[in-house]
Amino acid sequence: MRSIHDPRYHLITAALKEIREKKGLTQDELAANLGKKQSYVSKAEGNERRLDLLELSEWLIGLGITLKDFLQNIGWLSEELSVAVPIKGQASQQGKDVVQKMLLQGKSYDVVLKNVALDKYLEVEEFISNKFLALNEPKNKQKNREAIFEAIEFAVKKLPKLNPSDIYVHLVYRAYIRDYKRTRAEQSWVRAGGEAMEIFVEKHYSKLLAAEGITIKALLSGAEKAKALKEMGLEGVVGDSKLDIALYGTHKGKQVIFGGIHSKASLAERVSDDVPCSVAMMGLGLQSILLTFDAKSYPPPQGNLVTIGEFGTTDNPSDKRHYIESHGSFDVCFSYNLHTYPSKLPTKSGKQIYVSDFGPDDPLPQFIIDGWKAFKAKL
Amino acid sequence: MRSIHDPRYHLITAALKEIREKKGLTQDELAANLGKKQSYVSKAEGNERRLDLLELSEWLIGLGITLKDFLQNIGWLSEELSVAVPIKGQASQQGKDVVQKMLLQGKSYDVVLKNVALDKYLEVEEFISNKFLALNEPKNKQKNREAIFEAIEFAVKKLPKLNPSDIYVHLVYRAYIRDYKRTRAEQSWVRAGGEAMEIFVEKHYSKLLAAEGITIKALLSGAEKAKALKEMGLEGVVGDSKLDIALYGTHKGKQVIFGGIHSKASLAERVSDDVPCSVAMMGLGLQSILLTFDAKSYPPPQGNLVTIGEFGTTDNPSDKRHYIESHGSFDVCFSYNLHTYPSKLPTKSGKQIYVSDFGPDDPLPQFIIDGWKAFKAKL
DNA sequence: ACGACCGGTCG
DNA sequence: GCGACCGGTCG
Repeated sequence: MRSIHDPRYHLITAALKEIREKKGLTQDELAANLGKKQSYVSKAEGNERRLDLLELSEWLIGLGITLKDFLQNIGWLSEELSVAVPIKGQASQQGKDVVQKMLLQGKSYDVVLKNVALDKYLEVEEFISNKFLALNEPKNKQKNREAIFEAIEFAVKKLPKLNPSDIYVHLVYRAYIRDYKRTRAEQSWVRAGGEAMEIFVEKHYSKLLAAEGITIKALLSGAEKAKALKEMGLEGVVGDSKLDIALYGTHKGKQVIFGGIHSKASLAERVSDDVPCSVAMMGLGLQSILLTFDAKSYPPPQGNLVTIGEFGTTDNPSDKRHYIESHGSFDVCFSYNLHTYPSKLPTKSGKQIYVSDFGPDDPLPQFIIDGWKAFKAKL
Repeated sequence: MRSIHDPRYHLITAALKEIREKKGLTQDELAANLGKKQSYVSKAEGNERRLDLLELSEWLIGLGITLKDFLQNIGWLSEELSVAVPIKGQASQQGKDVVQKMLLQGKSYDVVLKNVALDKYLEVEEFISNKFLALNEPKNKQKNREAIFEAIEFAVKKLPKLNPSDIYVHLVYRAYIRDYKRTRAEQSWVRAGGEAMEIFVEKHYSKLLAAEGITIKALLSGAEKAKALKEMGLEGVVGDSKLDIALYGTHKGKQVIFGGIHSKASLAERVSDDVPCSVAMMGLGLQSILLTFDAKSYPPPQGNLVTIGEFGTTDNPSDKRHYIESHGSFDVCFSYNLHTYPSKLPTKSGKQIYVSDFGPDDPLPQFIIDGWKAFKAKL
């Protein structure tokens, strides 16, 4: 059988025609781009004339699309991403949960997203994907961290029962890897994802805390961090260690810093970055909170993509658990990963790990409010 | 002009023929794979018959090679690596230096490697590339960190005048990104590159130090780290902070730990990881050394790939310089980046940054030897 | 401008 | 099983 009659070949020409029409080009205009007659375009699109690779390549230049993108679009070139990414439109309801198919090196893996309705999930998937695809537009003006923040915010709002860590890792991070193309998505994620988390924490709690006279402020710039450290009396004391989010109360009409939040998507060894600053803060009677998505999931073939986190269990604790429960390097840790095991009381240090989502039972705001009350009493 | 007469089209068919011959297939055998007659293969390879895209796709299946690999081979699908990687065979001598062309997103950038002879450079390039390509073999048994260590060792030996930081970044790291394919090269590099550095430090200095009764030992496992921390009396004192390389002296026939080396390819914020452990070590009279390649080079479009490092200048110091010169968080810092500015004496803390290569003038071994002598005197 | 952000890896 | 390794990013 000649290719020209092969339905698979027709997929190619149909795709070419679709792209041309989407770009608003007539056959005449495209032919002019290619330095050919209109009949060449017409015959090729109508499968009266075969295109070889060279002609296809030139055709695509005429259409302003790369060979790679075209081949990927028609599914001839497998995505070579080796980070697991969600396959759009490949989610299904299973009982109360949604099962999302993730693609990793040509293989598909199921990730179970608990307590999610499929229609809401698809709405979130669409919203997030559009946000991230929009970042690729040359005329895009939005900051990456803003787009990621909005993705998290939307997902948390629409899927309040879903594990926040799963939102961060599977819905937002993996979609970013899949859809963001302007620079190296993973390194861009490192840069922007962490800050988006800080912005989310600020925005999510600001209203509730404002009612108690408390201001929560993400410290995004070095200058802001330095200012907050100075206000705490920690300028130069902890090297130039850092604080991610500052907490202010209102006392005699003035804003007084009374604590802060160390925010980490995942801990790894990096949690020790924050320890000196945290210990110094606690030494000055300032509230020092560790907030984390405890976002660790091991990809296949080692793991199964479940966001198991890094704290281990209370019976078999990891080193990171010891930072809270044994060494008491922070006043408290809030993990927004429902797989994290909360502390079994009492702990050696008296400090504990809470596990929460961003719903009405979230103990973080009250912890901050209590902290401010205690701080104010001593002023 | 019909494609069949286009020299660019001939490149395609020539590549197809070359692959067939490399695979040891005859025209007959390939034709059988394709379910065609031998004349089909013969005519297509001889440019008497055009191959369209679908035919090409099937042809490649018959050859057992993916479309993606084929397009990459003929250079139609640019490697989508957006880390700058050296283009093999694209180095040239310019005076005393070698200029290496680096590919980044389809554009070429020159990197100047000072005090290098082209023939030696090409020998190193070949050696390193072969090492890393060998890691891709299914039957490969060598650990990644071992291959990287050998790459560093070979390059340091053959190119003793070249900036060690350039060796690490431009010769080894970028070749790894280019050649290592089994897993995500960058994350694999993170895992294996850092440990390779530790192994190199151990191997490079062990002989010289052994002559003084000093043992230098890379602590590669958690158990080894924990053991060394315990020997120093720092078990549980610094959280579970870490030390990368331990230094032992011989006293009354026993091995006594008297210090250690914190090893970091680049510092970023991560240098603060090591500060608590370092400060605790110094408090116990143990020698605490920071050793770094100060390996930071900003890629285009922001930077120019020069390994400028992160210490800033003595007049315009970065925060990281303060860790040494102001806070004295380490006894000393040795930077193996010739672009690093050494400390201007005296420093506020009395501690200083040395800049060195791994040649005969390297001050590190003597610093360690002096440290052991001082420690032994107090035993 | 130059800083801190984080996760796949593989031992 | 589960830890620490590091560099492109982008504000």
